[in-house]
Amino acid sequence: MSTLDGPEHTPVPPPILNPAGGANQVRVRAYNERLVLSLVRLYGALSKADIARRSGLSAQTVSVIMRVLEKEGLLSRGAPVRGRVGQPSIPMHLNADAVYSFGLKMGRRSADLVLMDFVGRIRMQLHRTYAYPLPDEILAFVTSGIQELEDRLDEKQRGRIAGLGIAAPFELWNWAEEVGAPPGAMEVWREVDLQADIAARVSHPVFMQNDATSACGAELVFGVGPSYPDFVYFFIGSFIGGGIVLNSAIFSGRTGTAGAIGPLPVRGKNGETMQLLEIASIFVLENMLRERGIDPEPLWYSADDWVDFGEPMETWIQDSAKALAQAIVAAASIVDFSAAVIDGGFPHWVRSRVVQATIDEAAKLDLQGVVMPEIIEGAVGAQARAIGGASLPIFARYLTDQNVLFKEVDHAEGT
Amino acid sequence: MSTLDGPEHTPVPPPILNPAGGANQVRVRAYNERLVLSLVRLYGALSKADIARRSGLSAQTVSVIMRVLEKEGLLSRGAPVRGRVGQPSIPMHLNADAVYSFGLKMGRRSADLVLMDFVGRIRMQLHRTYAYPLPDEILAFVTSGIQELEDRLDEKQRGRIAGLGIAAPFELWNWAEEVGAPPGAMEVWREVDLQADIAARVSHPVFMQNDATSACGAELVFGVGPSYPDFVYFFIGSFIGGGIVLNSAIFSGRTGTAGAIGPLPVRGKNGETMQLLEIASIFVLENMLRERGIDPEPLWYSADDWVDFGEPMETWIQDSAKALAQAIVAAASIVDFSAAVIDGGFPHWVRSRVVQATIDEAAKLDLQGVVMPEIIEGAVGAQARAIGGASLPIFARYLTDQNVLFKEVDHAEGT
DNA sequence: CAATAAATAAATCCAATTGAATTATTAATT
DNA sequence: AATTAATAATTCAATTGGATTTATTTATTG
Repeated sequence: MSTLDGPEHTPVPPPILNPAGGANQVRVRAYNERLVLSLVRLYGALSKADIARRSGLSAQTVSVIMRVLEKEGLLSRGAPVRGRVGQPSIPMHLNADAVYSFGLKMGRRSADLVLMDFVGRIRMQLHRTYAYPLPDEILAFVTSGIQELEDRLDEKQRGRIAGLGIAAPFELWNWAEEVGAPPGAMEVWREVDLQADIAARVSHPVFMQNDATSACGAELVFGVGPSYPDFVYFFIGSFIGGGIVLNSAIFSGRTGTAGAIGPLPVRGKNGETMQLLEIASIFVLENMLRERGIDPEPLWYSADDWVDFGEPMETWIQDSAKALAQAIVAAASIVDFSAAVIDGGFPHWVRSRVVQATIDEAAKLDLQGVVMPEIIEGAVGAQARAIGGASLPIFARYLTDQNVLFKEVDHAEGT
Repeated sequence: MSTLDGPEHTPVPPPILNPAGGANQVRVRAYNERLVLSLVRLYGALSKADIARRSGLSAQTVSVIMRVLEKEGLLSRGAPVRGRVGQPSIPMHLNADAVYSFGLKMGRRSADLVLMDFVGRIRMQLHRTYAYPLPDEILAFVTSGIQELEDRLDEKQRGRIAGLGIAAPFELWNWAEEVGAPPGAMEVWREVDLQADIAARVSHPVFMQNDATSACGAELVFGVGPSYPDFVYFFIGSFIGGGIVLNSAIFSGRTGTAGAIGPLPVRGKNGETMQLLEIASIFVLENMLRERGIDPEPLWYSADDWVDFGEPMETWIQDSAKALAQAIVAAASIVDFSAAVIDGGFPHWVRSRVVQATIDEAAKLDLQGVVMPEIIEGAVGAQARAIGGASLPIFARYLTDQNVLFKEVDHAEGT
């Protein structure tokens, strides 16, 4: 047998990957415990026998693991389910009060600090608006806010705080003037390592993730995620951002901003090429309102303070929908997403109208050969970014969204 | 503590995912064995101590595993490395002759059958061209071809064949006339299950994957993959197709054709919207040649039979580069790929010119805010699809490209 | 000869499995 | 209504088997 031809072997370049580590018993147990918790979370409540069936583990193994988790207070037993032959099954569910987690959403016009419980419910929250964010003010807001919220907890509850997850935009210094910050005011952010600065002032582990990616993560875990294994996600905040879910896991990419989507080129209403964020962002609506002499401040107080702003809002929704439809077609041409999810920092009724308008606009485009995703509303809502942030510490420690054995548990807290 | 607000919990829809199974010792060993083999493959050669360091497993565990793999003939020992303090280390490398695998590339104008060894070298190959593919002829080509190649192997070698991997286009009935098939001739393919039909005639496990995805997989494993954790891949065959690599793993998506890329809308040279495949496909060049009275047949014999076709080829390269540049920008807006890899069923010098032209065209586009990938040539070449096909059986059985514990080992052979 | 590192041998550890037993139900039969 | 069979959830005890730990051997440099 002789070599006729081979692949053109460029001499193997030094691999940049440090592939995952090997498996051993300790890691296997840790993995199986996370798997059990994740299954319980996904299904709401499951008996030991259910978990055994769904995980492929033996009933005995599941029994042992779940007894430990129950003893640790992470799981609690529900009412026995009767009505079927055999011993009644005891559904186990997550103990909502087993773990708490702080989530900080830092935006260009407002910040939110929330305390979330183990099942994703917001238990307390603080809100602050500003013309533009400055590091010192943000730091003060977080430290005093955490202090304030912790004071409302008892000793035992404080001990159950898993950490703080920050959801913040990257490159705040870009587009600063467009949102009304004085020239140069946002340059300070170039030098700031928000995660490190906060970690130095807070006694909990601190995690950080792009704000739109965080919102996408919240949608994956608490929203439509269980129904769609992959989707492209749009979150319309003061700036539009997005995220990508593949195989039921967030894909954040090399630079941590996969699915940033903002700079995607789309055709504007006069046929000129524009970036998506120049059209489908709330700051655009804000400017439109201001131009027409309407006070835009209510946009930032709370999503529920929005009123129907009439014509300018109508125009903004139509323009945004046109741009979003193009973005969705472009995304669908690259990856065969099953859904395109749209959410934002606005009330439900605005979201509904944006989605419906986008569906209508998409139908007008040339879709030949494109596998179009379902265009749907997000199920989480305006607080998605804070919720996504708050879920970072919980996932890092207790849950797994992928069947991956080692996610380099220690890296998560790093960058 | 009272609930202020929660995520808007739509009642959890029945999850469609059957999350991965739990871990146990048997699976752990299987995983660790694959991990060891994959590390050896990635780095070319590694000592037991190296593997222990890189995998995080204990030296003893690695020692045991690697002795088994050596005994099974999958690994062989290289020359001891001296020059450093301590016992010299013995680099272990894959035994090229330990495993063989057939790869079938079935295209619209030609088919290739290759026998690949364990380190990705083509050891034998057969080639056939046709005006258009028909099931019976393909079946005959595969069965007689496998027979012919196996006859050249001795008994022992025949026993080491891992299987047959098929790389074929999906939906052959589309665009049939454009490539010169008589109307309706390709309709038979709607009813054909090529994988099943071949499996019924061949005594090896049979795997199948989209042809462009396969080429992408070959690039991941044997080409630039080790240097780029994620890239978008274009393979210019009679039709252009593509693939996507994320986190050093092929992402094939819901429909198995993520990164199909062909239907991506681009602006044609007259400003009209066209699909990428209508521009950057070899059949377009073929038609251009025919229109000018040039015999296009050499395009299909072998990549090395191409001659410089002059003006029409020049035009085709320019047009294709323009379209590819647009496609790359669109892809980069969705995912922050580190590279865009271009390869095709043509000789190196054509590839170089296409890539250089694409780089030039990309520079002319509006790239503000887009994280542009490096645009590079594929390192595998014209046989990428067959090589990618042939690697399917090997990966299914011996290797792992992801740190995923269970890939449902038995499903691979199914669909 | 000391130091260092690779490789191996033997003993130990520990999580998952297996098989049997227990418990709590419903369904069928008397 | 009482009894018995069937079914299913759960747990106990013993076993299995792969990874780790500890100690030892081997081969090299300085």
